Amino acid sequence: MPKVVDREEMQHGILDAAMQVYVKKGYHAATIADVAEAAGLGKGTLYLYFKNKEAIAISMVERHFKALEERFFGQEMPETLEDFVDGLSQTMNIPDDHAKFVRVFFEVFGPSFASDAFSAKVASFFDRLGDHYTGQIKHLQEVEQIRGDADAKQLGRAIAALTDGMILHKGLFSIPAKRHNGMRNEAIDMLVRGLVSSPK
Amino acid sequence: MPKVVDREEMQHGILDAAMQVYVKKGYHAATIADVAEAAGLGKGTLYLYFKNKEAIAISMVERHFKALEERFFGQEMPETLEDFVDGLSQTMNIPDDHAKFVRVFFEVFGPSFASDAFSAKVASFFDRLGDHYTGQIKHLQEVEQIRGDADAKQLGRAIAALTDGMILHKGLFSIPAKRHNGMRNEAIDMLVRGLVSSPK
DNA sequence: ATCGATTATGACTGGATGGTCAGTCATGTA
DNA sequence: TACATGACTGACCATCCAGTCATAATCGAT
Repeated sequence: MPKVVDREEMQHGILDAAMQVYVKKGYHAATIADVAEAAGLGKGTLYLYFKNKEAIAISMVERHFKALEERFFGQEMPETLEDFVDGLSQTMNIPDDHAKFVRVFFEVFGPSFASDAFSAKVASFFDRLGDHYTGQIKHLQEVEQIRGDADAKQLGRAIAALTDGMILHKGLFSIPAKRHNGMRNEAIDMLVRGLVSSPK
Repeated sequence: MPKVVDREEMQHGILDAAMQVYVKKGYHAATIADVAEAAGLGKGTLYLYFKNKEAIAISMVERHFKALEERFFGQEMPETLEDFVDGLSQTMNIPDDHAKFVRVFFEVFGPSFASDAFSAKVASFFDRLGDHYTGQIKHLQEVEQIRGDADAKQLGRAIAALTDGMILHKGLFSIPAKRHNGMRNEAIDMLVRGLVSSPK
């Protein structure tokens, strides 16, 4: 019987290579030849594993969001405010390779590329992120760790936006770790006070 | 003497047309011919007003950031917490055309396009936004409108990130106005509580 | 060894597009 | 009316690149 390869592994390897190339040159500027070279493969070979250039980008984003999914939603329900804060802090503190990807992601998410379906998928991710925080907040309200008069739904979304803003700033402007930590601590401190303080 | 035109006005018109085209098709996908058609000009004419395709995008972003500059930094120093909140609220509530531009901007800000100089310029804008809030916070601390133990520098940056997150979510996911208002109010309410509450 | 199915390859092609430029047009002056 | 000058144009060109395909290498079963 013939030669046999692990398709999935091959695809992973290609995505890894593509990632490197895209971070450096950008998705639109990078050519298939660039990616093939980085992957140590012939140009034609890529087409055995991906239908076309677009499919590479889509798979890449999907893989990335799967990782984010685990990072963001994998956490268990916080029982205390402190747990909640830890989770937030961890979420905001994205690893460098994720940070590097931010710019590439946005390039791909631009109107030149993103189909409606793709956009909807991404939007839904952030919706779910909001829901995630909403769930946590509701729970914390139930166990009386935070004030009960907050609109959990909206607050969850606002926290998602805050988290996002922090992550994006880090990714887009390669803010030094030290400064980013400072921002993060101050943001979280402010948030915590906002969550516990009694009504005005 | 020959026909005479107002170069600046012409450039503005071209940028307006380009904006429309880019919002719809994206910068990378749009062709010079598209922009020329939208501007009601011949392809060659564009090159009388802009050196090349890149120059159009750069001018466009510069014009946009000039407008942002006024929107963001034009506000006067808040004397009360309420003034501060009003300013913030106004800043977060970007007009629709600015929101539409967000995606285009990010496409252009991707590694395919953005030179180091361009990136630095954008990064500096957001630095200044942080400084802007820092200045306001320091002032509010002086007039004892908010608690004095916050690290104004980091808090300013955090608020810039929060503001950004809210704006980006609105721009990227075309969040309905109603929901966005809800998020905004809740975010600001949380922020205010965080700014006044006594230390833990 | 041999063979055949699968996997790998890179020269090639068709299409697209940024940019040019030789020629035309429009305007105001003499 | 003739002329001078800048504004405008779009056919054309050179380049680039995604995707194809004829050919070759590779492996495993016999």
